[in-house]
Amino acid sequence: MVRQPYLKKGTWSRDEDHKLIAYIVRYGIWNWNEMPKHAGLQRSGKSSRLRWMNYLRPNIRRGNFTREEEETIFGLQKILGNRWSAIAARLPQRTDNDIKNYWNTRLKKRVISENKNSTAATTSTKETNSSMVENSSDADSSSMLTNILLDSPVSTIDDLLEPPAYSCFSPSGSDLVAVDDKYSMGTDNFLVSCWETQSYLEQPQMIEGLDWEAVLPNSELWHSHHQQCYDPLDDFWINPLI
DNA sequence: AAACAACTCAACCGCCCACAA
DNA sequence: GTTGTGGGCGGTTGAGTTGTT
Repeated sequence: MVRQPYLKKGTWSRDEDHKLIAYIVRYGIWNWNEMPKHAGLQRSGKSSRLRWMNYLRPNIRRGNFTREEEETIFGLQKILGNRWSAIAARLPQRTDNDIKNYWNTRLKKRVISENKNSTAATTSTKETNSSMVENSSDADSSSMLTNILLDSPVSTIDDLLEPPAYSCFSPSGSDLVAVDDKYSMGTDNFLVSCWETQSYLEQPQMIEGLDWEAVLPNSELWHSHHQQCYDPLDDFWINPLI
C-alpha cells in the first residue's frame, strides 16, 4: 500500500505563498497536482490552485465592493442564479469565491427582505388593484444591469456565460498565444516568463535567452515594464528572472 | 473586562465535466 | 464505449474578528 505524503491543510503561511508565487512566476501553471511538489509545498494541487486563483494571482481586488459592483452581482444573480464563475467573469478583478461570500453574507439578506416586502406589496397591490407597481430597488438594479448589458457585446444568456478570452501576441507579432499555455503573465498582463513543456507530468523548462516580447493588443505598457511582475504580498514590483 | 453573539471570508469537500488513453 | 485523471465549480465549514450586552 502506497503511503500518501503528508499534505498540510488550513491557512496558508506567508512562506508558502512566496513559494507558490515564485514557482508560478518562473515556471507558469502546468499541472496543479505536480506543481506543489516541485515548488517545495506540502499542499494538494487543489489547495494550491485555490490559493492562487482566489488570493495570490495578479489583478485581484479584495473587499469593499462598490455600489455598482453590488448591483451588478444582484442583477446577474437574478439572471444566472448561483453561477458565481459566470458572474465573476463580468466583474473584472473579483473572484467567484469573493462574490459568493459577498452574496451569502450580505446580498442574500437583501433578497430575503425584498421578497418579504414584495409579498407584502403584492398583497397590498391586489387590494388596491394596482398590478403595475414595481419594487424600487428592483427597478434600480434592473436598469443598472441593462447598462452593463449595453456596455458588453452580448445578446443572450449564453453570451454572458462566455467571458472574453485573454490573449497576447507572440514575439513575431503574428501568432495569438493563450495566457497560461506557455507564457506567464504578471499584473496588468505583462509577460514575465516563457517556457516549453516536455511532458504534462514534467516541470516545464524555462526558455533562456529567447528574444521574446509580448504586449496586449493596442498596449505599449509592456515595454516599460519589461520582465517585471508585482508581488501582492509585499506590495512592490520585482524582477523574477534575475 | 469578560462573555457571548454575529459576522466575515479563507479554505475544504464533493461533485461534475472534459479529455486523453 | 470505458476508465482514469485533472481542473473547475458551488455549497459548506470553521477559525478569526468585530460588535453587543
